[in-house]
Amino acid sequence: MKATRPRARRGEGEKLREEILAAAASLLARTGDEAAVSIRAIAEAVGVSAPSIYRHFADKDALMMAVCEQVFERLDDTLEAAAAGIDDPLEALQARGEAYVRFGLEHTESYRLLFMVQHGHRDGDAAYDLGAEELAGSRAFGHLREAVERVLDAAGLQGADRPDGHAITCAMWTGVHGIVALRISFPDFPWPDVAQQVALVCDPGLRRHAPPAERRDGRRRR
Amino acid sequence: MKATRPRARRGEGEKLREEILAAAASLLARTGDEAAVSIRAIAEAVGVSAPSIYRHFADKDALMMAVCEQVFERLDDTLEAAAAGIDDPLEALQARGEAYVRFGLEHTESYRLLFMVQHGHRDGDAAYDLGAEELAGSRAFGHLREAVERVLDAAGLQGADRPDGHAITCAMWTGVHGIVALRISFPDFPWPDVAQQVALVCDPGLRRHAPPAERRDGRRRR
DNA sequence: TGTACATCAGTGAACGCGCGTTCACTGATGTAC
DNA sequence: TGTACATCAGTGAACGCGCGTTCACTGATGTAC
Repeated sequence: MKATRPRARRGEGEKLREEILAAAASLLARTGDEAAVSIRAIAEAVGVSAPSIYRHFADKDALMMAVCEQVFERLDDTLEAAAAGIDDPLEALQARGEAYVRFGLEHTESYRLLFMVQHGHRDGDAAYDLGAEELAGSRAFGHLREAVERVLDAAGLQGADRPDGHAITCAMWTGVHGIVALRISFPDFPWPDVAQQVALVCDPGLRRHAPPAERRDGRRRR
Repeated sequence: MKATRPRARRGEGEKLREEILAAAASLLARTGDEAAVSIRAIAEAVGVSAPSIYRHFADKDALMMAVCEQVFERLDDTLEAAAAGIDDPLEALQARGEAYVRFGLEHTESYRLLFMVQHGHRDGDAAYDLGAEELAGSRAFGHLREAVERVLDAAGLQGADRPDGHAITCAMWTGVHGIVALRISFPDFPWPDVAQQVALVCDPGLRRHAPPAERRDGRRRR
């Protein structure tokens, strides 16, 4: 492999690590195919020889795991940005839901890598492992949970009336995931309008518990 | 490859085709890993040499496509059996939903193959292709749609009041898919009760349109 | 100010592997005459 | 009733490929004396 990339100065070896992660993400996006993201392909994209990768990542799984973490953080940032500045808790939750779906559809292959491959079944052979506890304890999941709790608070639900926040948070997640995941798997299927589908997921499951109120449509819908 | 399988008699060559499909399905279930289902592994499981596969399938994609079709039909059979004999349309729909989730969790790798890989993006390279039109026109989807329409009928919704059956059918599908798919990807996550999650998906989205009625719990719940 | 040296950031060549697939073949089985 | 022959169901060996990974190395860069 000819070096198309200038060698880093001493002490700046960590730069390559970032370049590798960026190249992996970009390959994922450009090719839309996880299989195309090989050590060799990444090395070539960076302009470096394949063995150089191993200076920064123990093996391929470690690399992919780092890519996952990066994508996951970007997802969280996106959702927080979408909800920022929206006072009404239910509207904020819906904004999160829509941003989630949009993120998935705009970063198909990253989303697939994050949420559509089996994580953590390291049965002997390898698997990049976005573990259950990392996930449940993640900032993104925590933010979603808080958003749900705020909706329950706003609805004045306390004590025995208050539904299980964790269960509702999970329902939200599986709801939007189903919308994204099937669209990714079957892009040509005659799907109905995204926004409408998201509203079905975010809305009634919670609205059911809230006092009947007029729909707040026509704002922040696209 | 030594032949551990007796050669079929003349005119009975089609038998091998069935054995290949069965072996592929069984490998998928036993290993829980799509990558383990290689032409060579299937051939060995059947007790036949690898090139023999090509007598019955044009290439690996054709084989996997046939496996998909087989799984899809079994899924449809399972859902129909689950709903059979239930008179109340909404209960029947819920029974379908629960059976769907159960099927997915019991046949993880088959389910993943069917619904969690990208179908029909044959961009040059290969892809076993459960196409959108096959899916939308499939018996399974048709059955689900009919079940939804029966619920709308029973609720007496006609004319402008009647919501879009296709959209609701899709919502049902994405709803249960989200539940199954995330559990498959993250088996160790602290998920809430399945039945409760399914009820959230099947119930309120439709119940919203129906006249308020007492919950019909306690039957056919597990 | 000069120089020996440790360290650091990489390289080039090669490894073994399992994969899908192709090719020319073999030998049993049924059929036509 | 016997036999030549076409057909059918397979086989064995080999192909080229790209993969992840390892190994011994190289040569620039900073540092200690």
